Amino acid sequence: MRKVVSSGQPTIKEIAKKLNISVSTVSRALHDHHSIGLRTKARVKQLAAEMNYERNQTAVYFQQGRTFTIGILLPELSEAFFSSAISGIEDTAYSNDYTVLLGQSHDDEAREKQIIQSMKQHRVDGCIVSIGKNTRNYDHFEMLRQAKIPVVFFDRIPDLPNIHTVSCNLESGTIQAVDFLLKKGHRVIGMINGPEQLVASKERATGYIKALRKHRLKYDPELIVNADLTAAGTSQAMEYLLSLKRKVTAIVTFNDYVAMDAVQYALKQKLEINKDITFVSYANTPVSGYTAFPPAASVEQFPYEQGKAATNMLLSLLSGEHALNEYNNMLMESQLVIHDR
Amino acid sequence: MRKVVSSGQPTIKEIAKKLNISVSTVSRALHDHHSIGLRTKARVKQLAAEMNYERNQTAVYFQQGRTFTIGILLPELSEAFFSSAISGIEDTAYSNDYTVLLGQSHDDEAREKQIIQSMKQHRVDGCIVSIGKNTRNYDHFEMLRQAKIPVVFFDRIPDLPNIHTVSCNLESGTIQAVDFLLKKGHRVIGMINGPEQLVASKERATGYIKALRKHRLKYDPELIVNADLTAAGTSQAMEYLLSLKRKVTAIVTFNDYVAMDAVQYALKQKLEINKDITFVSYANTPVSGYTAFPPAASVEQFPYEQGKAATNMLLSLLSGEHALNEYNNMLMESQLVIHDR
DNA sequence: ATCGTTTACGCAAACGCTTGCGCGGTTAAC
DNA sequence: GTTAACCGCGCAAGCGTTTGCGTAAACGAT
Repeated sequence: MRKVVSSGQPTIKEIAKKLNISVSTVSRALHDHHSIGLRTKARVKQLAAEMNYERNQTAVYFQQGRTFTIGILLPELSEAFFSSAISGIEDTAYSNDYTVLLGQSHDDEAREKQIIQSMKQHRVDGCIVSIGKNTRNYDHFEMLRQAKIPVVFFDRIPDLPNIHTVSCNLESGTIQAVDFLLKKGHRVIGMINGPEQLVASKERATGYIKALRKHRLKYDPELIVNADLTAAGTSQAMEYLLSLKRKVTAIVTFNDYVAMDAVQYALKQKLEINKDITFVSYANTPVSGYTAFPPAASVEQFPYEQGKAATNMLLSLLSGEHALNEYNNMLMESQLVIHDR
Repeated sequence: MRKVVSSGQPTIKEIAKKLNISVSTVSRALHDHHSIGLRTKARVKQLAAEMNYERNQTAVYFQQGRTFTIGILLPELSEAFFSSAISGIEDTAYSNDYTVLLGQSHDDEAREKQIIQSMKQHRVDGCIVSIGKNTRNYDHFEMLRQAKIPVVFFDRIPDLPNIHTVSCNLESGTIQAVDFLLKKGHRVIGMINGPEQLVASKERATGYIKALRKHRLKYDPELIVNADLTAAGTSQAMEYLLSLKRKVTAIVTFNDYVAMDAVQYALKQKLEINKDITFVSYANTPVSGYTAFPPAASVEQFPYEQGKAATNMLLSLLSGEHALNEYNNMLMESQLVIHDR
């Protein structure tokens, strides 16, 4: 037969041979099985330690049909939001003796499908997924469902029925943000929103409107502008907002990057930040605190906690204590963090 | 025998049975083995496709003794530098059909050891590691060596003989940075350096000194100050530097965060950035470009490329085309990126 | 002395896949 | 027409581990 490289690692077989007992006894001894005598257990364990034995997990995985591995698929590993999320995921996975398999889609649907495929082949026990922004077809997730591999979607969740999700309620955060500005006396509040099709944009818009309604103020559609999140787009949006007859004194921006671009534009127009114009944003990056003119407040989305929550949800799914037709949808509250009163 | 959950996934056994041929033929057919007839190949492949067959990788891994998985251990997944590096690692691993197993040490030596242990049990083919800053004992890596699992250290590399490394030469970058400032006419250049024990601090300092020497300028030790990288520490350092008799007109800061803190301090002192005082830094974050006063230039360390290089090195190690006593140490050049002339 | 019970261990199958080798049968070479 | 080469496929071992079941020996109870 083929000579396998064998890697030199000792196996329970060798232990068994040296001790003149059967492999099953060794296996059970190492697992502290009750039907193994204390003496035998001790002898096995000692020899195992001496030989530097280490259980071959690949064999176990194969035999058990489980890998104690969870796959995590994200658009961009290097985006601050996601890397915090990964951190949360890895931490909770680690403390539950799971390991984490990683993949990034770069917002490319084809690559997303391939990664899911690869994870399926790796026989991950479950997946945590944030879909790419261009993904329109969800067949790959349907395959996971058929393979009975549970999936928890988080943050960027697809528009599908019967799925598990963890996401952040941006509406409430937006309401808090607008509330904050209203309390500071602002009456004409602009919003640089993101692309219309994004759920996140919709949530921001409805939050904005609801906040105004709460204060019995009329909502002026002119004050919300959809931008493309690029620096150029933000400049245009700023130009537009500042050109309105009603003098805009505060602006809610889609995220911190947009906020920073907007600040740049405002500075060029010789506006004084937090005086002539006040910004409120959404926290995508911990670095915004370091900028010269951070937003007066920002809506925190707790990526680390989201990752943690998603992982816990997946783990409880894996523990099998859920009915198959039971779907968890967790909505975390976002929270306004005030930097400058 | 125990009824395994079987997961419903079809196996080559079933394919063989349906086609009335042997499993070995099916296996070979799926691998396009030359000794299988074209007709048979076609029939097997078609049925496999119909049945939605998918090869059980855990079985293959187990059988082959390889996992096509590389473990990556980093201090903090959410740090911008590392998350870029991960991105590079994942990208090149992906395009070489490897997958990535993730772990973060949080700079905790015990956890680092456990993760390495876990990766070893997972039978990863190799590891890419950036060690924690508190790690003093390297036994866990010695175990990997004994298990013949190759390791490539990157960025934060331990002081060990006979290891593979990828790191960035900060000295040359620093020389470029100081050159840049000298060419702009600055003659009194301060440096806010990091803690003395860090290799990175030493490299910066020697780069600074060498650059001055190159220009036949005398080196004034007063101008280099070691800080602790906190905002408070940076303020103190700034206060010190600005209090010197010789008027400091430019400062090299340890990283972008320090630079931003330093800028804040300078602004409070009513100094005009890039006029009264110019900053040069090291690029740890892509966000610094968004700040109101980015450094005039920054030393780029190319984390993505470092990740890529480390992965390629590991892959070539895995391909087995290297002598065992041959150790690769790659030193990437850092490069000054000029933002403001 | 008989019986049930517990204790302590071994046997062997099974997980899904790969692969060295063997073996009939066809084809080409001399 | 004999030999050699080759094609196409099956047999079966083996990767390391877990685990249902069988079974001796020991023991207490009746």
